[in-house]
Order: sequence, then structure tokens, then C-alpha cells
Amino acid sequence: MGDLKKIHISLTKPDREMLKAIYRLSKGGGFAHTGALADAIGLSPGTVTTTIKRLAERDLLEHQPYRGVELTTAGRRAAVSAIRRHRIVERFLSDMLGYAWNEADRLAGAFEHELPQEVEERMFVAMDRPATCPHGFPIPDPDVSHIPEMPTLYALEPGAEAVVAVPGSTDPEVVKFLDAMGLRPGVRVLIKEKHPFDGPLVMRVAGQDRTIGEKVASQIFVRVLSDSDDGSNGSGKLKEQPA
Amino acid sequence: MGDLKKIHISLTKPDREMLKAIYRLSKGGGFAHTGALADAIGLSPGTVTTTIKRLAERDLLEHQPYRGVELTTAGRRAAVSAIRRHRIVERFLSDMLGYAWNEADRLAGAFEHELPQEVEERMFVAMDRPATCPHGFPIPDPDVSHIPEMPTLYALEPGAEAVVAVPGSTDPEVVKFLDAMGLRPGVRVLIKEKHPFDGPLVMRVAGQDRTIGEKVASQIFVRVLSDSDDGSNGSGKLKEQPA
DNA sequence: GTTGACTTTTTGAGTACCCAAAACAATAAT
DNA sequence: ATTATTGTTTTGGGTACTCAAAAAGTCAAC
Ligand SMILES: [Mn+2]
Ligand SMILES: [Mn+2]
Ligand SMILES: [Mn+2]
Ligand SMILES: [Mn+2]
Repeated sequence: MGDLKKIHISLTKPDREMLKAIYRLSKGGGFAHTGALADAIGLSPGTVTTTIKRLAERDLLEHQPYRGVELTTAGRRAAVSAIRRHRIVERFLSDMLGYAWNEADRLAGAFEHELPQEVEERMFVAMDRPATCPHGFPIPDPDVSHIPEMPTLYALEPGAEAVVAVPGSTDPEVVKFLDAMGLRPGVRVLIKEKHPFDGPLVMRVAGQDRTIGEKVASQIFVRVLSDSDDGSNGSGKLKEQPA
Repeated sequence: MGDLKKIHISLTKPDREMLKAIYRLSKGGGFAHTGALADAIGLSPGTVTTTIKRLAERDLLEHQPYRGVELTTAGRRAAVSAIRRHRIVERFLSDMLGYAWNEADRLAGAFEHELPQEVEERMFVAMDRPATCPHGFPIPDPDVSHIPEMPTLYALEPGAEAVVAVPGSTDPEVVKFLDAMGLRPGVRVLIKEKHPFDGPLVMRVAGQDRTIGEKVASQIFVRVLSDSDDGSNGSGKLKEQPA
């Protein structure tokens, strides 16, 4: 009865990329700054300013000059919808075309923007509605304006059990290292020990004890298993979360 | 030893569409005219002129002002490669996502241009290297500069046997009529009679005798079965061949 | 509180893309 | 041969997108 029509916003590639980047950089609802966006997308700061003004015009975000931008609800919905599409396409590349999980991100980014959302939905059902992208990040439902955040591996406390997710945009060298450690998307880990002062983390992965440093452990995200559901889910600081 | 490097030409969407349209309209090697191209692609004549000048600059075609354009060999290769991609994507939509053959054309056109040719190739092998698109037209090999032409159903003589191909861009009303006649892509037909003075054509389709007029029969293309290979393959005038 | 470092926005410039309408060329009709 | 018709190109105008560099704003240090 309200006049909330399901207006379907048509966005261009740069607009979508911008919204995705803002969402990534300002997850909890904070501000994203021009410079950070320029770095993230690989555009000049001037271009970022122009683009966000265009998006502000369409009420997808609010722009406080010299301060930064914040997504509106509509903007968050659009961003999440872009992320959904990205993750479905990644899943398609990995499940239906056999690409390795660390190749999917780049290729998905190349054509996801032109894909009719009709085809996106068909891909989704053809793959039996997968819950996550090949990197282990959740595929959000359509029309939601928020994706539940995941803590990093390093945010877990000893005793916690979790399933790992590794961003598709991770540095190849790191990916090789992680692979050697058995830390692939979907793998289950049990935290055994965490040394103080940002010290290394000891855990059990596929029947083996593994130790990794804070730096790497902070790049890996996890879905905590409902068992010991304490692990810093709401309070611990959550990092930027690509995929 | 020659300096023929396999230079990979990067083409934009309008450029590709232009090359495809020119190829379709000037199959045998003749000229394509600005107005016909404007109609085919849905652009203004002025835009067509600008685009072909850009392509002429890159030696993909020759432009004789006020006369028309003719593709160079490089241009034909690029056009065929674009058609190959279109048909692979159509096949993907129909085989892997379950779209009906008459829906595939429109959707393929929406995102084929951004698809990395790496992904195109993976689709192709994932589908076991299909010989034709869902409409029955051949998927050309990479790097060829010509696609063998197909005669129309109406060009066949009594006694000829053939497999039908129906352009994906056919008017929905016609599609419905063809469907009722059993004339779907891949179906085998045997010509029984052809009445003079552009009269109707009588044929056997799926165990039934069918009669259709010249107008419709000229919109259907066929692959003649090697049996009675006489049927006007080289001489009979071949029509524009979409798909 | 003025200076200086840093960030952001604005300005100026260029490409690609599109259209409508004026100018032009080729052709057909008188 | 002139005129009219038709088709093509050019011109003028607009949006989106991008950058480099100038101008403006913010903020922290002195
Ligand atoms: Mn990704
Ligand atoms: Mn992913
Ligand atoms: Mn087609
Ligand atoms: Mn086809």
C-alpha cells in the first residue's frame, strides 16, 4: 500500500564498482574517503569525486564535501546486489567452468556488469542456490541491504572452530603459502593457541598443527561454527572484507 | 618467419556490433551501405559514419565515401570471431542455463561483448565443442575469416533433404507458426514439391506433410544433407544470415 | 594564530559514444 | 539539363568517463 515501488535502478560499471568499494570500506555504516576509494578502484581522486557526486544526485549516498561519503539504504541495497552478482558469477566460473578459486575474482570482474540479472538468477538456480562464493563468502539474498560480517582468523580465541574464507583478490604469493598450509576456502580449523602481543596463532588444520603469524591470520576471514559461539563476533574489530 | 603476429585486437561493443552487421549484410564480399547498417543496428546514419571511419582507421574495413564499406581480411576475421562468441554464448544459455532457443539471442547480445575470450573458450570446451548455436547455425573455428553460407529452405529443389536453422531474431509470431509446423532448429526436412511462380513449398517434417509459403520458407536456412548435394548451393541467391 | 602538509574538489582537456539537423553528393525524374 | 528525391556526411550539441594539474579546504605543528 505504501508507494515503495521496486524501482530497478540501472547502474553503469563505474557506478557499481564505486558502490561496491564504498560498501567494503565503510561496512558498519561509517564514512569512506575519496583517497581510499581512488586507491581501491584505481582511479584518480578527481574521478572519484565526480562519480560520487553523480551517485549522490541519485540518492544512493550522501556526500559531505571534504569529509567523505556514506551509503543510503538504497545505496547499500545496490551495493549488496552488485556483490551478490559478483559472487554468483565467481561460483559459476568455478563450478560450471572449472576455474580455480583464485582465478575467479579477476574474470568475474570482467563481465559481471553487463550480465542481465535474469541470467544471474538462472545461474544461481542452475547451481542449486549455493550459499557462498568459491572464496567462502556468503552470497546475500536479493534486496537485503547488509551482509553479515565475518571476523578474521586472528580474531578467534583458542577453542573456537571455524570455516575459512580467503578473499579472491589475495596476493598470489600469499595464496601459495596458504595453500601449502592447507588453508583453502571451506576448510575447517580449530584454534589451539594464540600468543600474546600480536604473536603467532596455533591451530589444527586437516589433522595437522599449523602456526601462522598475525599478519597473514588477519587476512583470512572465518565463519565461526555455532559451537563455541563466543568468539568476538560482535565486538572484535572487523576488517575490510573483499571477496 | 613472416611478421604476422597474432595481434589481439581489442574492440568495443559498438565496433563489434558494426563488424557483425557489415559481415551479415555483405557476406559474399560486397559493400554494405550506411543506411542499411543504421537500420540493422538501430543507430542514426551519422553515428554509423563516425564508427566506420574509426574502423577504417584501424584497417578493419575500407570506406568509399557515399558508396559503402567493405571488410578487409582482418575485419572479416574480427567479425567472424564476434559471431563465434555470440553463438557460443547462445549455446551456453540454452545448454547450461536451460533457456529456450528463441530467448538466447537477446540475452547473449547483452553480455557477450564483455566476456573474456578465455571464458568463451572454457564455455566451448565445457559444452563439448558444439558444432552449431541453438538456432542451427555453425559455430566457426577461431581465426577463420569466413563462415560457409547456408541456403534458405525455399532455395531447395524437390528431393533434397536438409536440417533447418531458424534465426534467433525471428519475429515471435513467426516463431509460433514455425513451432506449430514442427520447424524447429535441428529438425530434418525432405522437400516434396515446389510450386512455380513463388508458390508454396510442400515437404515432409517429422512424418507429416507440411505446406508453407515462399515468404516464410525464405526466412529459414538449411544445412543440406550430403545426399543429393545438388540443391543450388553455389548459384542460388543466398539471403542475409543472422543468428 | 600563522605555516605547512595533506586531502579533496574544481578546472581544463581529451576520447568514446550518441542524436538531430544542416550541408553535401549521387541518383532518379522530369 | 535542370530539378527533385534519396542517401551520406558533417556540424553542433550532449552525456559519461577519464586524467593532470590548479585551486581550495582541513588539520596538525609550530
Ligand atoms: Mn571476488
Ligand atoms: Mn568471492
Ligand atoms: Mn543470435
Ligand atoms: Mn544463433
